[in-house]
Amino acid sequence: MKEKLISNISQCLANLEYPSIEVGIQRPKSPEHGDFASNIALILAKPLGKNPREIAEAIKSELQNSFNDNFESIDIAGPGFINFKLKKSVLSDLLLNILSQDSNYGKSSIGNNKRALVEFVSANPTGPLTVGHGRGAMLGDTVSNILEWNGYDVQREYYFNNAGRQMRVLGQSVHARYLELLGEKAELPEGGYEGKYIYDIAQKVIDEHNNSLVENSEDPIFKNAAEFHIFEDIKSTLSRLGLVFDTFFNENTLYENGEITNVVETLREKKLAYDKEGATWFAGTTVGREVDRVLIKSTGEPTYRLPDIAYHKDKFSRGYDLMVDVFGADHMDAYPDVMAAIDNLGFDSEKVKVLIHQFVTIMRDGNPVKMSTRKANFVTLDELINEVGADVVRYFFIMRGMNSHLNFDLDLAKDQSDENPVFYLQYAHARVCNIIKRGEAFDHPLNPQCDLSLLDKEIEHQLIQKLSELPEIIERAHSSLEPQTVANYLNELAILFHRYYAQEKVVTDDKALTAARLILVEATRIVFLNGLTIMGISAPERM
RNA sequence: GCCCUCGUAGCUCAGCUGGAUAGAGCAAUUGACUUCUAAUCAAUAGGCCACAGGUUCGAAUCCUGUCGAGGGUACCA
Repeated sequence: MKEKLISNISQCLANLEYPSIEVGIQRPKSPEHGDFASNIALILAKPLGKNPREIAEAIKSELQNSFNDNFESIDIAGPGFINFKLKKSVLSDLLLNILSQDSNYGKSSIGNNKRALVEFVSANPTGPLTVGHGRGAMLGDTVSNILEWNGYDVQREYYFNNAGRQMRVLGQSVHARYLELLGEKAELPEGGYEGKYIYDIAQKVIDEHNNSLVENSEDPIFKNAAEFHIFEDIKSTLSRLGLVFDTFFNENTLYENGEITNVVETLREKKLAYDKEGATWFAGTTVGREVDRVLIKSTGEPTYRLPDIAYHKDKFSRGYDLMVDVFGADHMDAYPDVMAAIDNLGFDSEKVKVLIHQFVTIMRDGNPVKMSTRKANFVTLDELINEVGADVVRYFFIMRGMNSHLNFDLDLAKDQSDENPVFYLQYAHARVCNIIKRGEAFDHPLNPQCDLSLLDKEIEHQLIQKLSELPEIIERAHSSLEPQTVANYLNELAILFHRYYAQEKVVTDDKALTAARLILVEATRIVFLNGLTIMGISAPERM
């Protein structure tokens, strides 16, 4: 609808021999301003050197000459806004369109089957997922859904590293608990993992190997057992949230296939890497970065930047058209070097979109909880799901913009879970379903042939108008990659629907009116269901 | 010190890439269940959009500076 209006106006501009500029259309906040509004006359005022209202008049009469069928009215208001009110018949067509597209309503083909890779969570297997990881997880999954709704072929990938110091300490921690459980004296290594789950893993090692490993503190069995069980745990948490990864990418692959050395050599050839003080450096300053950074430490061990570059190169070699990385704010400093390197290796870093979300502050008893996996004073995602349920967890993390520092009040989330805004949406959906059932029970089957012009209440007009917005919302969510757009939209729709429910009764003795209203309700059901599906939240038919 | 992200109602946050009178939810006050489920609705109250300048027809939104919060600034990830 919006596109149609834009093309109509562009046509008029051409007819009037005005300069062709991008036509902006808004949905006015106030219903008094019609269904759509354009500021086009205000923008043209300067280049044309004319009064904006004069221009608006000219456009208005041109529109009425050529496209009058679509409009109930065209008004000029304020400094020169043009307000459009759509004909009832146009609105009816919108409803029928929703019904015929059903579970596809809102999809766009903008992605054109292009391949997208979304990388997120990517927590190393050193402990259970925390509430802190939850935000990235939900953000990544919902962004993936949004891309799919926009016609992308999406792959969800989890990147991890099971080598290095952290994992070694983890193995040693398991060994220490192993000894302890066997009654031996043992202490956690310096900086060891204190979580209770380490005991669980140690117990599993005992179950399998008895006390045969007492002497051998560096036996890889400890590290491997830890990695295996922790990954199982992580996957089970993710699946409770409805999240399934297509691929797990082990950083080690990049060493095995030689890409790490390959990248360094290529960078050297391009004079972007050099040796100094026993280490290998990335010459960031020659490509506009602030300082040069170390790629390989003097110990011979690479820093995270190097595998990250190789990893992105690997992504490019797999032929994706769009790559989305989801990081926490602590990685803020990591990616610009990586992007600079990627560009200079001959790839187009524009294809990589980095989404940075701010941290979640957990509030317990009114105080912020400092989280550390190693110290084990975290709140796990699993615990949170137990307390409030997967739907609430999902919604909580995507209802806010990723740039806002999210305050998660645990006590509030637990105690007041009944008042969580997600129930507001789900309840609206359940109501919708119930009305349709009610209609069927009283012999009012859905009939798209009915007389939709009977939907003449102001609130019905607003509702239809809102329903027609879904495709725009989904496209906007795609261009901004901001899931909360969808959450906010559904919330607005729920407000309108609940108001409608309170004002007007749908199923009555008036056959014709009931039929028309049922079509409106059915369209509402479709939009709620599709919106909740994008967010990965269940849409119960009863509550 | 420097670099990011932010500062909007008492609290938690929206605000559609610059539009018309800044919006929700909690919390407060007051009404509405013989009803298509009250997990809801209606109403009242609550604001110098941190502060000061600038850009223009028009700024919560863009630019500069100040103050405040969080994060980063390692041969840690």
